[in-house]
Amino acid sequence: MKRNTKVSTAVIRRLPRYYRQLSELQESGVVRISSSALGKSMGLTASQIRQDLFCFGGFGQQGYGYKVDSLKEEIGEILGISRGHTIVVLGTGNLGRALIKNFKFSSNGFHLLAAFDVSEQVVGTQIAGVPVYHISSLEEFLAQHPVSVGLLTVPIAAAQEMGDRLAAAGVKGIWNFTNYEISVNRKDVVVESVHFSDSLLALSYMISQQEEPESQDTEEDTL
Amino acid sequence: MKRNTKVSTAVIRRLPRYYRQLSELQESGVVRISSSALGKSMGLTASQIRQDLFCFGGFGQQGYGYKVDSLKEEIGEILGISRGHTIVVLGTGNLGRALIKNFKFSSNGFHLLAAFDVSEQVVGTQIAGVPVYHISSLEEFLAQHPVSVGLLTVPIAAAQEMGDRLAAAGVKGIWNFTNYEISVNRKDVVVESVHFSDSLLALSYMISQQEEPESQDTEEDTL
DNA sequence: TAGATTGTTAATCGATTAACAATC
DNA sequence: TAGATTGTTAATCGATTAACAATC
Repeated sequence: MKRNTKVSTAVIRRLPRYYRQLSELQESGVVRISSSALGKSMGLTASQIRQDLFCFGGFGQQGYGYKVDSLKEEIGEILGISRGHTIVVLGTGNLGRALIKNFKFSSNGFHLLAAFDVSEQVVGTQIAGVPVYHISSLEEFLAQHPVSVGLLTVPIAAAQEMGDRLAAAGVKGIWNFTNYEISVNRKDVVVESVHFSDSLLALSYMISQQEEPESQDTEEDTL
Repeated sequence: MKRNTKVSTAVIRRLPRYYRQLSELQESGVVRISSSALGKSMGLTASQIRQDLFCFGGFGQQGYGYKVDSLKEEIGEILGISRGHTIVVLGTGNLGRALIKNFKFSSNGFHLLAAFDVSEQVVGTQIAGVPVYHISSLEEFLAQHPVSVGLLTVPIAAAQEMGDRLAAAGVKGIWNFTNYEISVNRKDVVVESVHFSDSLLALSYMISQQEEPESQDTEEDTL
C-alpha cells in the first residue's frame, strides 16, 4: 500500500475518465475487468492503468483483474465524491441556467445549494428547484452555509471580482466557465477553468492539419 | 524555419491559451512582450514558450522579444482561425441554446450556419438569428453546405447515433458536449469532447486533498 | 557598441512503457 | 497445479528546462 506522495496532474486528469468508464461498464453489467481490457476500451496501455492505480495502492487481484464495482467505488472515494461537497452558481444567464437544469451535480458528489444573480427578474425565483438570491447576499449566505465550490458563469467583466469575493468568503474551489483566466493568489483556493474556446481552437487546429496533409516535400500551390 | 514535424498535444493545448493571453495583452495596449514576461503571466517558463514557438519557426526578434499583434496573428493562423470553418449545432436544449446565444463562434473563426432538433416547437424558428431545422434534414443540409464541425448537445442516448451521422455526412470534426465518449472509427474525423464532470471531479479531488493536508506521519483519527 | 532576448541545441526531469516476480 | 493478471521495479521515451551562441 502506497501513500499518495504527490500524484501527477496527468494521473488526476485520468481518474474521472476511469470513473466514467467504470460507471458505463457497471451499467452494462460487467463485473470484472483486466487492466488490458480497460486500457483497450479507453485508448490507454495496461501498464499505464496499473501504474496509475498503484499511486493509490492498487485495487486489483492478481490473476483475476479488478472488480468493476469496488474499483469504481475506490476511485470515487479518491475523487472525493462522498465528501458531501456543496456548490453555488454565480450567474443565471443561459449557461448558468443550462447547468442548473441539466448538469448532474449529485452524480458527481455535489449538492447544489443556491444560485446568485443581479437581475430582479430572477432573484426570488427558483430554477429547477434551486433558489436564486441577489448577489449582494452572497457573503451572508456563505457565512451561514459551508460551500465547497463556487461556479462562475457571470459576464467576463464581473469574473475577477466574483472570484475574489468567493475566495475571500472561504470557498475551497472555483469552477470557472467565464472565458477569463481569473487569478486567485490564495494558496487554499483552487481554480478549475472550462475554456470552451480553447477546446474549439484545439479542434480547429486538428481539422486544419487534416486539410493539408503532409505538405512536406510537395510543391505548395496555395499562396 | 522549422516544419511542424509532429507537434505534441501538449503544445497544441497551449496554443489557444497563448492566443487568448495575447488577445488580452493586445486589448490592454501592450505592443511587445518577451518570452519571460509572457511566461510569468501564464505560469510557464520562458524556455517553454520559446520552445513551443520554435515548433512553428519562431516569430520573435532577438534582443527585442515578440510583437503582440503579429504573434497573435501567427498563432491564429496556425490554429486555423482564418480558414472559414463552419459549424452546426445538434440539439437546442438548454446547453445548445446557451452556446448559440453566448459563445463567440466568429471570434474563434467559425461561422455558425444552423441548428438541428427534433422538437416541433423549435423547428422552423430561429435562435439568435440561427435557423433551426429538423434533424431529419441533417444530411440534406450537409450535402448542400460544407460544414467543418458538428457540435453535439443532444441527449446522451442520441450522442453516438448523431456522431455517426455527422461523420458519415463528411464533417471534419465533432465537438462533443454530451457526457458520452462517442467512438468514431474514421481516421478523417476528429472528436473533441468537453466533459464537464471530468473537470468538476478533478476539482473535487484537488479540494479534497486540501481538506486532509499531509496525513503522512500523523495519526489517523478518521476511520 | 553594449544589452537584451531570441533561436536552437544539450541536459534534465518526469511520465509512459516494459518486464517480471508475486500470487490469486 | 497451470494460467492469468496484478503490483512493482527498471528501462525508455518524450517533454521541460537550461545554456549559450546568434543577432537585433
